[in-house]
Amino acid sequence: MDDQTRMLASMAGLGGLSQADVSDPDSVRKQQSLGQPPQDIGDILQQIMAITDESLDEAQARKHALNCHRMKPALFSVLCEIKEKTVLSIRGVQEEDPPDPQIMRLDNMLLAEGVSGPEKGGGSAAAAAAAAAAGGSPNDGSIEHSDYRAKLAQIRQIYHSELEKYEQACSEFTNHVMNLLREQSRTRPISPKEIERMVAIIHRKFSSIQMQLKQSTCEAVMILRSRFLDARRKRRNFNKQATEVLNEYFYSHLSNPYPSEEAKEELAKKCAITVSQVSNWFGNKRIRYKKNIGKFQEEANLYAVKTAVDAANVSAQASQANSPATPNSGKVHRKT
DNA sequence: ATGGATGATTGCTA
DNA sequence: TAGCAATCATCCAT
Repeated sequence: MDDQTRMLASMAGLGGLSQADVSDPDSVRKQQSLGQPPQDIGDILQQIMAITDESLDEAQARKHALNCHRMKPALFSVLCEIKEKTVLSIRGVQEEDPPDPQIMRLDNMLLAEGVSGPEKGGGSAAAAAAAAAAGGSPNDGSIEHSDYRAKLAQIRQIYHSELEKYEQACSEFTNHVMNLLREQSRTRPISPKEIERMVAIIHRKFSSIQMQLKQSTCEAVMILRSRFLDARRKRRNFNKQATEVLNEYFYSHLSNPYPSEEAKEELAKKCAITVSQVSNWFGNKRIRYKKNIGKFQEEANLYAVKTAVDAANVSAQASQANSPATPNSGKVHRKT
C-alpha cells in the first residue's frame, strides 16, 4: 500500500494530469514530503502526457507500448481510485432513484386503457364501458365500439413502434458508448464501474424521452375517450322496438305517465337501456307532449289502438276477460 | 345543407 | 331527490 501511495504522489507531482484526477490535497502534501519518485513512473506519465501532441499513428504506437508496460495495471487502478474519490463521487450521487410517481401514473393509465398491456385486455373493457355509458342499442353500440377500438389500436401501434425505436436507439447508443469507453479505458483511467454509471445516465436520459412518448400517448387516448365517451356527442336514437315499448307505456298511462322505480327498471330491461335513460325519455316525453298535444294526437291514437288490440288478444286468449288497461285519452296530469 | 326530432345535461323548484 | 323547463348536441329525412 505504501508503494501505491508513493506512486500516487508522484503522479500528482507531474502536473500534466487534470485537476480532477489529483485534487486530493493529502496526496499532494505527501508527494512534497516524499522526495524523488521512481524514474519509471515518471517516464510513463511523461509519455502519456506527450500523446496529445503526437500524430494519430504515433500515438497509437505509443498507446500500445504503454498498454504493454508492466506498470500499467497498477497505474490504471490508482488513477481509477483517485477519480472515483473525486469526480465520480460528486457526479453519481443519485444512484438508484425511486420509480417516478409520474411515470407510474402514466404506466398505469396506459395499462388500464389497454395500450401497453396484452393485445385484447383493458381496451375492450374501456370500449365496453363506453358502449354502456352511451346506452345505445346493441347495433349502434357496436359501431361506436369498433370505431373506438380501431382508433385505440392505431394509437397502440404507434406507441409500440415508437417505443421499440427508442429502445433500439437506446441500446445502440449504449453499446456505442460502452465500446468507446472500453477502448478509451486502454489509455484513460476508466473503471468498469464508471462505464456502468455512464450506461445508467444514458438510460435515464432515454427514459425521460420514453416518458414524453407515454405522456403524449396518454393525451391521445384522453382525447379519443372524450370524443367517443361524451354521451352527447355520440347520442344515438333508441331503436324502434325500444321506442315502441316506451310509447306504449306512456300512452297507456297517459293519465299518470310516471313509471315507478320498478316499472322503470322493467322498461329499461325491455329496451336494453339504463334506468336513467328511461327517466330521461319520460321527462322529455311528458314535457314535449304537454307542449304540443295536438302534434302527438296521431301517435296517441296509434298506440291506443295498439294497446287495445293487444289487450283484446290477451283477453281472448284468457278464459276470463280481466279488465284490460283502457287507453287514456286525457291530458297529462301534473304530479305534485 | 337544413330543420325538425330526439337523447342528454343543467339549473331550478317543491 | 324527482321532475320540470330550457338548452345543448347530435341524428336523420328531406
